This record gives sequence, structure tokens and C-alpha cells, in this order.
Amino acid sequence: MKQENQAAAALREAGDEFVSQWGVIGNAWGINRTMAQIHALLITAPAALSTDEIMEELKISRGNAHSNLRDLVSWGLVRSVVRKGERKEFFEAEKDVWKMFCIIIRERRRRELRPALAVLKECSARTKDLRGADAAAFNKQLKSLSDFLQLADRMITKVSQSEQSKMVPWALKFLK
Amino acid sequence: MKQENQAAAALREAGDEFVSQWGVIGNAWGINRTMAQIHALLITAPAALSTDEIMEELKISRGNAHSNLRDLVSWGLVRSVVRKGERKEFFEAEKDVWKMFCIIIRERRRRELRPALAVLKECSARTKDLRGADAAAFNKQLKSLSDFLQLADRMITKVSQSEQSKMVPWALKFLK
DNA sequence: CAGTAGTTTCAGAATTTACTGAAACTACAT
DNA sequence: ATGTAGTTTCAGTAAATTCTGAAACTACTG
Repeated sequence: MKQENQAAAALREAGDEFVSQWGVIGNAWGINRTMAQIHALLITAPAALSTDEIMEELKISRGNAHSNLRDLVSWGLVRSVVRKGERKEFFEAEKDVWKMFCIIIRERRRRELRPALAVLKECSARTKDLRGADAAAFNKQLKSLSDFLQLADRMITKVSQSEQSKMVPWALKFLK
Repeated sequence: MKQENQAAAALREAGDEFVSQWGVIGNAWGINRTMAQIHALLITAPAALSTDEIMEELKISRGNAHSNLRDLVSWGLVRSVVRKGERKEFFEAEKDVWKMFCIIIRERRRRELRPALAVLKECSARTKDLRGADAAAFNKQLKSLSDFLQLADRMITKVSQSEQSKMVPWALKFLK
């Protein structure tokens, strides 16, 4: 009994450390600290958690928990589940790392890559027919960027539709 | 003469639009707006620019221009050049898109991926020898994440050391 | 050496982003 | 219908980030 308690305490401590540090990491990745912490908490939790449990664990307000959970759900990284007989909502994260990765790159393509491509196309179109060496150079530079991002877009599409069981062995072969 | 002026004006306008919009895009990517704008300006500028020219073009203070240029230089995306006979410093960006990409992924590996791996290893080590199903599940989850990020790390190393002339045709083949 | 051109730093101001807590709302239960 | 458990919204506040402008500093010039 004593040992079990010690083990449980050590686990809780390691979990807290992970959640807290993952917030710092998320911050460096340009992600809201709280959102990263909630995500860390949910991917390592043994079961789905309620809003109140998350508030308690991270010592944050209901509003903060709610809006970050909403964002995580909108990313597709977290889903809400209902336990039978319970009125509360519970949240669980997608735990499969490959699926997480696919979700993230697909969303980033949609939210970040596509708008960037739109800007490049727009500015490129406006200078396509201008004369002069400077205009040609400007246009060429935008073209290079645009071609590259378009290739990245297609790669993301392809990779995020592949199975982990195909991609990982393939990557390992590539690395050899 | 009239036409030349019109063309020059149209080019300047398109450039301004690109710089301004790239700031917005950069912001969505988690990059400081001004830094993204300076980078956009430099990769499309026909020649290296001085701090004063950048301040004038973007309507920003000297301090702001200076610190963002310093960051861009620290990323390796911009270098300073000295024109003979001139006392001022001028700045020029790496314009080759493939090189830009390699610089960015290498720096992100260093600044974002490596610290994340360190956190995972740390928390993993702390729970390695704990007994109980929950501890085992926690440890397994961290292991999956860690393995995945380690694979990503190796892929970045490999890709960023490759020639564009090898990688692009290879990517196109992969997409088929 | 004094003067000038240019760079760097940094305290405080402005702006943006994140968070709280309470009120309004929803949906189920009695 | 009234009560209750739970969710959502949002005005106001707190915190973090970004920016300014001026002073301090550096290095060249005559």
C-alpha cells in the first residue's frame, strides 16, 4: 500500500512536469500555453476528463478551459464524449501519434499554407505583364516561392493520406 | 517615360502589397509581423538595403528595424554586407527558396524539436520503472511521441543536407 | 584629437493576446 | 413549471509582446 502510493505520487509528479513543460514547448512552437497544456494532459490521461477536472488540474478558469477546449476540438485533436448516465461532457484526445501528426499538418496546410499561396498568386498576377528587369526579378522570386509552397502542399496531402505502417518503414529506408 | 513610371509605380504597389500581406501570413505562422515584413522586403528587393531604407519603407523605428534584423541574421536568413566606400551596413536575404527552407527547418529543429525531445526523455526516464497500468500507459505514450519526433529529427537532418536538384525530382516521383 | 556617421541598447508606451469570473443560456429532471 | 447541473459568452483585467525614441556607444575621418 505504501509503495503503491509512492508510485502513484511519482506518476502524478511526472505527469505534472510533462504538462507544465509541454506548455513551454508549445509556446516556443507558437501555440498558446494553456492549449498545449490541456493537450498534454489529455494525451497522457488514462481516461476522458471533464472541464472541471481540467480546471482543477491546471488551476485555470472555466472560461479559459472552455475556449481552449473548443479550439482543440476545432483542430480535430480532441473530441468530446458523453458517459452514459452522466450529464457532464468529457474530453479525450486523439492519442495515436501518426494521426495527430496528420491532423496537424492538414490543418496547418489549410490555415497557413493556402492563405500564403493566395497572397503569392495575387502579387504574382499583378506583376506578370510589367516590363523591366526589376519587375521580372520580382515576379520570378514570387514564382519560386509559390512553386515551392505548392509542392509542399501536395506533399502534405499525400503524406497525410498515407498509413503510418507504410510511411515509417519508408522513411527509415530513406534515411539509410 | 510615362509608361516607365506607370510600370515602376505598379511594381512598387505590388511589392508593398506583398510585404504587407506577408506580415499577416508570418503572423499566422507565429512569426513577428515586422520580422516577416522585413524578410519579404529583402527577398524581393533588387539590391541590399540599409537600416534607414527599411525604416522608411516599413515606417518603423530604428530600434524595431535593428532588433528584427538582428533576429533575421541570427536565423541565418539575412546577412549584412558592406559596400566599398560606404560606412553604412546593408542587408540582403538568402533568396534561394530551397536554401531558405533548409535554414528554417534546421533552425526549428534546433530551437523547437530538440527541447521537446529533451522534455520527453526526462519525463520518460522518471516513469520508466514505475509499476502499474497507468504508469506503463503514460510511459508508452511518451515513448511514441519521442520516437516520432526522433524520426522527424533525422528526416530534417537528411533532407536539409540534400541538394534541391535531387530532392525536387524525387518529391515529384513520390507524388505520382 | 574633435567631429561625424552609424549602431546598439533599453526604459517606458502602445498594442496584442490570454484569462477571469460572473451572468446568461440550455437542457434535462422532478 | 421550477429547479438544477452544466455550458457558453463576454466585458473587463492581467500579462506578454512589440515598438518607439532618445541616449550611450563605437568606429571612422580629417
